[in-house]
This record gives sequence, structure tokens and C-alpha cells, in this order.
Amino acid sequence: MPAREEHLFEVFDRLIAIKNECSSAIFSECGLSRLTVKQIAYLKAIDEHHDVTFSRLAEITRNSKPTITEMINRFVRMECAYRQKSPDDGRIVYIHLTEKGRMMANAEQNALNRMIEKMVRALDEKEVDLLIEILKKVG
Amino acid sequence: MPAREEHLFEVFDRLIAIKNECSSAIFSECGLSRLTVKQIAYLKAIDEHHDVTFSRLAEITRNSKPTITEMINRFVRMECAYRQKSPDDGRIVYIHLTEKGRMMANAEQNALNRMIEKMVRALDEKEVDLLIEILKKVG
DNA sequence: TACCCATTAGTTTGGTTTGGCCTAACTATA
DNA sequence: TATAGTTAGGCCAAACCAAACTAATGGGTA
Repeated sequence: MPAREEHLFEVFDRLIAIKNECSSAIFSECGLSRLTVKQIAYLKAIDEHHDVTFSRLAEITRNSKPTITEMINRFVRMECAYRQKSPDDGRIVYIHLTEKGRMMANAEQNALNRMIEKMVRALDEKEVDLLIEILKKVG
Repeated sequence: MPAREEHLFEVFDRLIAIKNECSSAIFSECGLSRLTVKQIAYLKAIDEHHDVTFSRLAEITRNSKPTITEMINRFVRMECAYRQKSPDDGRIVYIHLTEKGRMMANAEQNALNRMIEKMVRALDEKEVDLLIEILKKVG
């Protein structure tokens, strides 16, 4: 590997390590270090689809309704979600995320935010602008 | 959030997305998209400790020996690891990773490498050097 | 030297818990 | 009667365990 790439690898490896530390911190602050990959995916699905019902979430995730009931019961126990009955139709129940649930659904974004804060503290404005300019060319 | 941080967030979010795509690609190239978080942690432990035995791995991961036997049997089925008897002491068996196993243990690093390659292709040498210089100040 | 026995390494057996999935049957509302 | 969600009961895989087992080693002693 050329030296330039090697150096780039090292600095990014360090950045990713910082982000991962932020990520772990967020999960353990919420006491939810043992969330599974699946559970996070469900939380994201709920977060993305506003006022989602059990039937709708079953459709979205391609699972049966009992599976959704079970999953939501788990989330309620974890204080990540709660039920809200529709005022118009007594059969319908909306699934909402709690503050904690939203935090978990967006844990990666939140960790990135924390990392960015650290970055901004370590750099001056000119450096940040330069960084943005260069990295824009990659995406 | 200040505009500067917002922009920084966007460019890094995009970079992380690229890295995650590389990550997924690596797992599916190996046909191991369903590896669990635990399994990856075990693979890393094996990769880090050279010529590790069952007893030693049980110590390192703080699990019983039957748990290790079970886990290694799974890895052998997945073609991630194999057993090698000690030539000196017939009771001792070393755990080794296959090429695939090493790839999985270092999937994150490999994904980062692929991302860096994409980056280097998109930037010129001066930009890369500048990037390294700025990011060094963060770590 | 040869045998026996305690020790060590790993495996097998049989068990638990948790997550994640299902169908079929149920309840309540529309 | 149709729809929304729940309950009951079941399945399988992952991840753990203790206890009992097998095989190899390495003394110690007859």
C-alpha cells in the first residue's frame, strides 16, 4: 500500500474509532448495549414511517402481525416505544418511539454528530471549510 | 446546528455510507451476511491471539470450554476456521482462521481500505496530503 | 523400566434463555 | 362480515452452562 494511502488509512481509522466510542457511549447511556441489529432496524423503520400501525409495520418489514406485537412489547419493556390508540378508529393502534427509542434509531447519526463536535473543537474555521471542500469531491 | 457543522456532517455521513456499502459487499462476497456481532468478536479474538487454544480462548472471552467448542464448530462449518493439532502435545489443538475467517475478522479495516481507494481515485495528491494534515489534528 | 494415577485439553451430553419467526384462533371495533 | 391487533402454542438458531466423558501427558513408585 502506498504511503499516502497508509496515512489516510491511519487518520480515518482513528476517526472511526472516535465515532465508535461515541456510539458505545450512546447505547450505554440509554442502558441498551444489548440491542440487536434486527431491533435497531425495526426502530429505524418505526422512526422513518410516521404514525405507523402494527399492520403497516408488518407490511414494511415483511413479517406477520404477531411478530410485530412481540417486537413492540419488547420495545415497550425497554422503554423505546409506546402504543397510541387512534381516536377515530378504535381498532387502530399507532406505534410511537420514546425519546430513548429515537435516540437508538438514530444512534449512528448521533454518534457522528458527537464526533463532528470533537472535530470542530480541534480545528479552526478555515480548516473545516477546506475539509468540507475536499471531501465533497469524494461523495 | 451551525451551518459549518451541518456541512461537515453531510460529507462524513456520505463517507460512512460508502464505507458501509464496502462492508456489506465484503460480507456478501464471502457469503456470510448473517454473521452475528458476537461471532465477529470471536473471530477478532482468534485473529489477535496467534496460535490460540480452546482453553486460552475460553479464558480470553470468559466463557466455558464447551461454548468455545460449539463456536469453533460453527466457524468450521462456515469455513472461517480450522483445527490444528499440536505436534508436541497431543492434547492441545490450535485454532486457526482461514483466508475467509481473516477477511471477516478484519472486515471493517478492509472496508475502510476500499473506501480509501475510492477517495484516492477522486482526489489529487495535494488534496490527499492536505486532508491528512488536517485530520491528524483531530486524532 | 514399566505401570498406574492424577492432571490437562478438548468433546459430548443435556440443559437453559433469548430472539425472531410462524399459523390458527381469539377479541374488539367498524 | 371485515379489519386490527392479541394470544396461544409452536419452531429453530445462537449463546451460554455444568457434569461427565475421552485421550494424552507426565510424574512417582514398585
